Amino acid sequence: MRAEAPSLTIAAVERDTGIGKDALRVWERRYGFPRPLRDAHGERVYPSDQVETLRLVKRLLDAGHRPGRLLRLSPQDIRALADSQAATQALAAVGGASTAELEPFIETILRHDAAALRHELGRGLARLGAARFVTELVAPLNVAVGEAWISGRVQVFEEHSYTEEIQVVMRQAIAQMPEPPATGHPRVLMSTFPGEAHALGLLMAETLLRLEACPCISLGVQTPVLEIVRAAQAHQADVVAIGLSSAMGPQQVVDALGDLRGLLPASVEIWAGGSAAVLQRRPVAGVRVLRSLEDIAPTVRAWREQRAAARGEP
Amino acid sequence: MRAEAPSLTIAAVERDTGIGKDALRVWERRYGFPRPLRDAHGERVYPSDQVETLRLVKRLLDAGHRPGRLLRLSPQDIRALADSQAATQALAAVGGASTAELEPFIETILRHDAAALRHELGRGLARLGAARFVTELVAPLNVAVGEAWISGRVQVFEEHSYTEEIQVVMRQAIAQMPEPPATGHPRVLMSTFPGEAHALGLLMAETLLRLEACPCISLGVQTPVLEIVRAAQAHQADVVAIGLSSAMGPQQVVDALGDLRGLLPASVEIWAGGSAAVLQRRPVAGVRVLRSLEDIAPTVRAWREQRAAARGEP
DNA sequence: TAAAACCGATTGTCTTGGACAAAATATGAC
DNA sequence: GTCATATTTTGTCCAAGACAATCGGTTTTA
Repeated sequence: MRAEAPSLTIAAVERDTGIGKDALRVWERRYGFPRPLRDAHGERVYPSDQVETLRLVKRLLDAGHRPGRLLRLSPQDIRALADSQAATQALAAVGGASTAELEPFIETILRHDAAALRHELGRGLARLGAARFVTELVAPLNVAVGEAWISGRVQVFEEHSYTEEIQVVMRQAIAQMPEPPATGHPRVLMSTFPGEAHALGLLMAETLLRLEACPCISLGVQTPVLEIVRAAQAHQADVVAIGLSSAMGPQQVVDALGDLRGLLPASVEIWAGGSAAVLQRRPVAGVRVLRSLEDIAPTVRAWREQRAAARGEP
Repeated sequence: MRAEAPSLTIAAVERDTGIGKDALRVWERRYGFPRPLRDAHGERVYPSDQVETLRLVKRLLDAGHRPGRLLRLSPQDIRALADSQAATQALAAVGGASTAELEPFIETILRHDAAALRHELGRGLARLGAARFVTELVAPLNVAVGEAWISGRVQVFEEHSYTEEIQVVMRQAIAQMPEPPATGHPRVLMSTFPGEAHALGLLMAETLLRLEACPCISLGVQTPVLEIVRAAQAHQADVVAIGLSSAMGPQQVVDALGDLRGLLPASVEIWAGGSAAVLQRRPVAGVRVLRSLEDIAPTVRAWREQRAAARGEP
């Protein structure tokens, strides 16, 4: 039985970390990190500990750090910075469940008892109702799990398993809702852009939209812009909701939203949600940014009032 | 309102088609296609019709065609080849529902009535039972939709929507099953490798495994090999089931499976399923290849017998 | 006749080093 | 403090070359 330390090619590192091949090479040239080994053909071979550090780096970059400073640090210092990062972010937690209330869930995750986690989440859903379940439990829990991952307390596979169970519970909640009425509420088409594989935010948004009695058509993740446009036309959508995260670069997000706005009729609104800090600084004309999940219900109500007013005096 | 023909950068084309930047550049150099325009800075700009053709090319490559021949053809000829491809594949359909029986579902997809599609699928589930629903309806329907996409009858967004509804129905079917017993059946850990985003196959396999009373722990898609190993240990898995498709290159599949086998204890079996034609030609030692969904039940039974025998005379 | 071994053509991905625009930050004026 | 203007930082692109892995067909062997 072999037990060699697993090493990755540059393509594998790109997939595992989300850092592009070009960036990996130019970092090596400029900052001296990462410093991969070379195989017999002179090709880069990344030891797993460097890949681990690169994953942390990616996370810290998303949190606002600069590559120049970060990559000149030693792996230990990066590790330390990640720890302190998690600590300061925990203090900044807003709304919903407190760290103490979330702790039991984290412990269940660490116990690797998927069934128990699903049951506890189901109890939370029954106790809070779908809306508060999403905004006050799932959302803070996502943040808490993300922090626990940064600090090394939760491993990647545990986060995967957690995400899966959350999805099961939320899909069940959605399935139990009555069919939305045919008219009077915006028909919402939902998806993410190519490169954005995060399905959880989409599902949370869908839950809240369905609670507002909106008919939702989800295309799942990673739909090309042109296909979103076609789908909006085919389903006669009033609103196109786009889920974002830091997986896509700022430029890509702005470009894609601009393209979408240009191709969609003006009568179709675009709502963008998720952790896309870019849109705060650089808004895209004709795109409504929903800063948090709590914005969904008021925005739907505003849409209804505006539509009613427009119908009253055309 | 702008209405310019949408054009994509090389990075966007890579994301939308799954063809690497390097391949796009080298195809241009060698075969003269694609032939992107250049923007003011000399950077490639791909018109949307070329991107459309590239999507077809990718699909045809996955079906076994060679780039050299394909890319020297005109876009019209590629289109024609795709049509004939779909026709010949339709004849080769095996088992399960016939083309005629699937036709109503395709028509519902084309009508963009997601609710009706869900209801029809739900009826199919109730009529056939979960096992036959998966093997005799969902699996052939996936093939049929794929063919309809190649021939241009079904669009990408329609395929997305279809996939989403299938998932909803199958997850509901799984949720309704009783909790599996604690012992006597293999504990199965399920996931795909990084780069493999196809979740449908995993869900079909999970349905059938749960019907065989196996406790399943799904990590969702795209789990790094090392994390799969850790998860297998944490959950005391007896079997690790890996979903594959043509999204990953043959070499990557073989490498990843080899690494996984080397890192996992010999007592943990690896079952690989999905459309991975490579493994027929180049088997990986210690990895059981499940050629089709029908293989799942017998394989589980074989595992139980082997385990029982081992316990009888250790 | 069929399987196995060979060989040449094909093909995706890696390499280096240079270039540059967009974003972030620092500097200076008011 | 606020705004406008430099200056650094940083990710992505380009070009051309190299090469190993794969594929298709041919020849040899059982």
